[in-house]
Amino acid sequence: MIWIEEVSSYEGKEVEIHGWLHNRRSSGKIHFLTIRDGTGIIQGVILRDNVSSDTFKLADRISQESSIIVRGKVREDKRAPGGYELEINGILLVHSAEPYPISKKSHGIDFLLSHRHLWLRSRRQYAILKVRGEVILAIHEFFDSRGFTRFDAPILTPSACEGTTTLFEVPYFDSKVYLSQSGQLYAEAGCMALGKVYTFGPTFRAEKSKTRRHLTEFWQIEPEVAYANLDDIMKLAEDFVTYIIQRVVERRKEELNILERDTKPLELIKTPFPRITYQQAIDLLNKQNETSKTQWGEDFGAPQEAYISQQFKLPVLIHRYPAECKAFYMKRDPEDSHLSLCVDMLAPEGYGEIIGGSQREDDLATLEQRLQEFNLPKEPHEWYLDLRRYGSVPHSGFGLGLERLLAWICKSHHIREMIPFPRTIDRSSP
RNA sequence: UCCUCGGUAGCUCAAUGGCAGAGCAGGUGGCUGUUAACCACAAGGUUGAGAGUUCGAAUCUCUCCCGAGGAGCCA
Repeated sequence: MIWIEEVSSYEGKEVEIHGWLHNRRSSGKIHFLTIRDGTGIIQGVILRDNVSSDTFKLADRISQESSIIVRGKVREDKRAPGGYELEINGILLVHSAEPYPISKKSHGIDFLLSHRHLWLRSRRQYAILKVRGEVILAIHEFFDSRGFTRFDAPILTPSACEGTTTLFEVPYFDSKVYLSQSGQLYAEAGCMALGKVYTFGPTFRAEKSKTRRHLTEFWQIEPEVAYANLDDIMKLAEDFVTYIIQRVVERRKEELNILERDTKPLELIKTPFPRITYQQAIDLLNKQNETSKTQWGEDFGAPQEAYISQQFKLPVLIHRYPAECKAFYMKRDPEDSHLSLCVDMLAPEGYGEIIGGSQREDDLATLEQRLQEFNLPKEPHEWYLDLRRYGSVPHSGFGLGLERLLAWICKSHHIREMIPFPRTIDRSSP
């Protein structure tokens, strides 16, 4: 038994392939069975004169997505998609599939999402999941090669990190807890113990967002580095993204090709990325649109982000936003206390924000004051304040949204294709 | 939460006030190189639900349900 991805090294040899029937075309005295096994697709050819009449009849009866084991000789043939085909001489029907709901013709998104468990078998979804797997591997290898330790933050948390409106509440014996919306505060505790850590896990936000960029359950990667400042973390972020993109372009050519992703814009990605301040971003926006000026102090919306990112071929880093529109834990710029030492990375090609990060406030008194200003309760944050009581150091980190990064890499129009089972505001099944 | 669009055969859609239709899937038959193969035949309907207007409603009105796109917010 071999995997389809290996066929090229078995030319002329008799092999057995275990898979599913992807498609069938028949022509009286010849049948073409397209077989997939999760590693690739191969066309099988059955000639009436080469097999028993029972096998020939069976081949014409197998329904789409039936599981089959086929035996035959591998042959190079230009007429076959993929360049190789299998001259089948035996078929074992493992399970005869009921009429398959996903047809060869197009489907609406509602139908596809309701059949996500089957939709995953299609060519495009296969390619996306292969790219997702590659990106995940690249992330672990990047951090491992730099001496980071993977640090798992809890998913059930006692309180909001940044606010209470967007949390999923879960009963917890006689009290309640919330699904984590970020592992960051815990990563900060981790970096004080291990120096360099990163979290990698699902996070949850009950935002009532209905856009192509939002999921209620999504995966975040959040590195946190002790003694790092904003510049250090910006450098880390651009090295990180560059490493991932180069890895995918190098190792997942075939999948990007299936996705019809033009890889040229990805091949351009290398450090350093352009860096502009929030103020420079405002100037850029207002130069372009004199009539509806963006006021200083506003956070950028989707159209503004899209405009800025379209001005650059590389991801762009926007740093030092007004403190009033940013989170309580961000350190203020010592040179201008109205600004936060924070950074957002916008992906090119109009994809918008993929990373948000900052230098963290490391002074106890200042942090206590921020909690008050943001109307956050002190008691659940006591452990977090402890980090500033016992050997506080400057430290910084960022969070990357895995699915948003993938949407850009795959140039997908919607983030929901980037995760096996997407969760959105009005869909939590299958 | 707000704005916009939509819901007709298993799927994708057509029919704009006058006989509810096509392609694909599924069924039957044919075809020796197909590439979402093709050809023929048969089958397939509570037009999202309820109410109203009308001689007559898939089509117009109202309410509700469901979905999609966008905004705000965010990764």
